[in-house]
Amino acid sequence: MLKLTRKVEYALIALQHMHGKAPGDITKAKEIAQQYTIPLQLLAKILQQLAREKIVEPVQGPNGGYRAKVPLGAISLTEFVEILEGPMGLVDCNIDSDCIQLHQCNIRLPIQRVNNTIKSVFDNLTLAQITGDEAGNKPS
Amino acid sequence: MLKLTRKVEYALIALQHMHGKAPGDITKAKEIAQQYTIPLQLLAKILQQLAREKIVEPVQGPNGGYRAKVPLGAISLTEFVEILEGPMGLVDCNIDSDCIQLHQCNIRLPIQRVNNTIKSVFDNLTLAQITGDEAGNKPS
DNA sequence: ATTAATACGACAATAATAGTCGTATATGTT
DNA sequence: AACATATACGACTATTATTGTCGTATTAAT
Repeated sequence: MLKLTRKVEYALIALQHMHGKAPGDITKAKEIAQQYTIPLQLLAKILQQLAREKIVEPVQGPNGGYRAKVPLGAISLTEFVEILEGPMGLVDCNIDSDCIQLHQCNIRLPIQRVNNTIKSVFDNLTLAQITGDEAGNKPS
Repeated sequence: MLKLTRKVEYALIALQHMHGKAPGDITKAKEIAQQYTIPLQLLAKILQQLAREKIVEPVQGPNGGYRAKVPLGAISLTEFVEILEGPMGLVDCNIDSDCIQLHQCNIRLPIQRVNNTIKSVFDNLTLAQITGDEAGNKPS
């Protein structure tokens, strides 16, 4: 419960890896898949999705791969998660709101408040803070 | 993703309902199930679990049901969720930590920090703030 | 006795997540 | 031109987590 999906994890690992290189450098999906033991096909599809979203730039053909494109400080964790997984919410009625209960529901508003708190944590976190190398990101 | 389970939702609805009554009053599972359109058997099992955890007191036989027991201000959302769903963490290595990656993982510590932030939101929220009737919990 | 409630293990159904396969397309190298 | 190696992507399968059901036992008021 309340877990990140592997899709998001893999995407973060990939971005972190790519941004560890010199700007403009190309990274192959295979390289990441091997280094972090991620199924290649799955990772490939994730990178393709990031490419469609212009977060990464694809380069085809041999010597191809992906190039970091958007500065990670420009993407919030909320945006990122929602790009990969769709709208985020602790509860369905935070998203679509066709629920049998709704009018008789006695926890809707309080949960909505909790949801907003969580969401603002994610809103205020940039990917740079997760994949970047600021304080705290040292080996234990 | 990042959703509460129905189990948790149903449990919160039930507690909120029970705590809306006079102290000592008994509530039947059936009553809650009907009012909020929750499958009776499922709700029953959840209430039984809350009874085992001493959050609620069971009363058997006809005219039986459950009686609110623990003051809701005394239970954090973290405790509650973990009672119902087991340990909570954005990522498995926040919980058990047998992961093929681990040593080579490049996002472990940063994710752990995010996890701690979320967790502290839940730690600092009591059920009273969710099921109780303080500010904000009015019909929209 | 009967009835209406909880207790609970085992099972079944559904849905979400994770992963695979096949095939097409692009492009550098020979 | 042929080949090798990369991305692109839809369709499929497998696995796991969640949600819900069933059957049966127990308790206790009437």
